Amino acid sequence: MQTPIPQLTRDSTINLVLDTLAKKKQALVFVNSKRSAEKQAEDLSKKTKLESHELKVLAEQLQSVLDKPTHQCERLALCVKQGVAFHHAGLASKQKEIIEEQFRKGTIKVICCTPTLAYGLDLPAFRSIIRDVKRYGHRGMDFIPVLDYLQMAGRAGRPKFDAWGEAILLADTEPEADDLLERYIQGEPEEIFSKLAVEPVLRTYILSLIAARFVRTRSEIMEFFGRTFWAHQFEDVDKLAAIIDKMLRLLQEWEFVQKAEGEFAPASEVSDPPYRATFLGQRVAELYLDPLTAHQLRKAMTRGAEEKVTGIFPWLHILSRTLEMRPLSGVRQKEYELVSQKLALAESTLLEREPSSFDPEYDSYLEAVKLAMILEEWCEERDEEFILETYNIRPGELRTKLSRLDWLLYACHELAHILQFNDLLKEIRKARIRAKYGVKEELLSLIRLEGIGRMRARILWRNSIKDLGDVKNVEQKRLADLLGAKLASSLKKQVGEDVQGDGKLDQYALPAEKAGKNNE
DNA sequence: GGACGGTGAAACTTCAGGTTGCCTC
DNA sequence: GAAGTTTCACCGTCC
Repeated sequence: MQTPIPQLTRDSTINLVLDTLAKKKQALVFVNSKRSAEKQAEDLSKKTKLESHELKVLAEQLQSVLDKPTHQCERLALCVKQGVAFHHAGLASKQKEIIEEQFRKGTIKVICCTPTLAYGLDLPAFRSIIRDVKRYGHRGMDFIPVLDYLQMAGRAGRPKFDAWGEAILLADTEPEADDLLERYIQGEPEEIFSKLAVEPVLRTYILSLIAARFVRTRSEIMEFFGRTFWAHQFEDVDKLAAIIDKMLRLLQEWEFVQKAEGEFAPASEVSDPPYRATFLGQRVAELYLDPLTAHQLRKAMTRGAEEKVTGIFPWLHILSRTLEMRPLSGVRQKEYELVSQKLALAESTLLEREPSSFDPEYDSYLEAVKLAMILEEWCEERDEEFILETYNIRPGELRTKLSRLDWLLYACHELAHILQFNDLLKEIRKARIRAKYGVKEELLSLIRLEGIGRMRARILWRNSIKDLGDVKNVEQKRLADLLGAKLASSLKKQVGEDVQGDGKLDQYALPAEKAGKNNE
């Protein structure tokens, strides 16, 4: 390094950032956990002395993106007032958006982040400071791959503004510095391995290839995969064939794929009969659902219909058990009691039996109970702060899970339709709306109105306006007192038109206008 | 003497990320 | 495995 960095504090990350600011430049600081990102941002914000009116306004904007700010929002606002932000998957997406935009504009000078910002996002800075090179993995702390380092280092230097950029790796000691130099700067990036070999991916691909009639026979399937990067790496053709055969067997067993045999198959194809997707398999492929998930859901629905399961929790649990919901957040020590209690209470209604506590699956089963609890809390109108405090699930993480839940519920609905579980259809639709808006069942009617979310629906309900009829009958002035004149007039218009239409609304249809309403 | 507050060592807890599907009368 | 947080013992100060 040409000029030494002034050692203004004992924290070398802070020193580097302060030096960057003195140069009128921006910095990204990469750390290995969400908690660290927040802490580092907070420590930095105490030193930057950047407060301005612009930042104050920005901080207020960031703090109020949710119905009710969580302490995460407040913490972010405090940092941003000093020109520093933290950025990780736990932020509300609106907050991430604003931070990225304001960093590009130069209002925010420093972002402390987890590797989120290294991938996909085009957010360069003069300095890319890589504080942590170790990350928690399967075997405790491990060095991050060279590829990850390169991604982070690659954020340094803004092509339009800077002639160069600086990527800085932090080491505490000389030997460590030597090690990092060798490992990352002189080191070769890891080889890239095909992800196709992962069973869920393979299952999904084979089914969609057959459903799209891109391939028909086993030999065509083999030929297709033989040309992939995966096969190129795999080399062992026999083993490859064995894996594909196993997948084909499963897809048949689950009735997503059929072998055309006997009279349907031309003589030439007797030894290599064509496969075709069943109607069900076709739909599973269209939904991009992992066939295993579709199979799990089918089993669960069969059971749910037989046992006349009621309530939303068993469904939330079975959906939390799918691969699509992974990774699950672990059950923390202090949550263990709470989750176990819930499991004991709900066990008899759950659609998948509790494994023995010695079973390796037990942990993930319990984690699914935890996720189902969180989703249920949301559907019971608990706010983000409660969920963050109780389960350590941040708003951004909650949103991700909710959006997957919505997709899975939709998929469930489609499967139930095809498999003629007609009694379930209405329940699934209700669950989908409840999850989407985070409301109890009693608000389903009000939530349909444009301009009405969970907060306003609850206000109406508390004031004895409990369904569309009530909205129609109540005086407009009263509505205006509760929700403002503009919305009151809109509501009156909505119920007026609707009620005139056919006299009764389909209570569980999703209002089209509200589809894009959530401020994600 | 006791309440309070500051300090630091020890014990304890937790740990990155994200794409698919519908639909707008 | 290590950072960050919580707990707790210890000590000094003030009333």
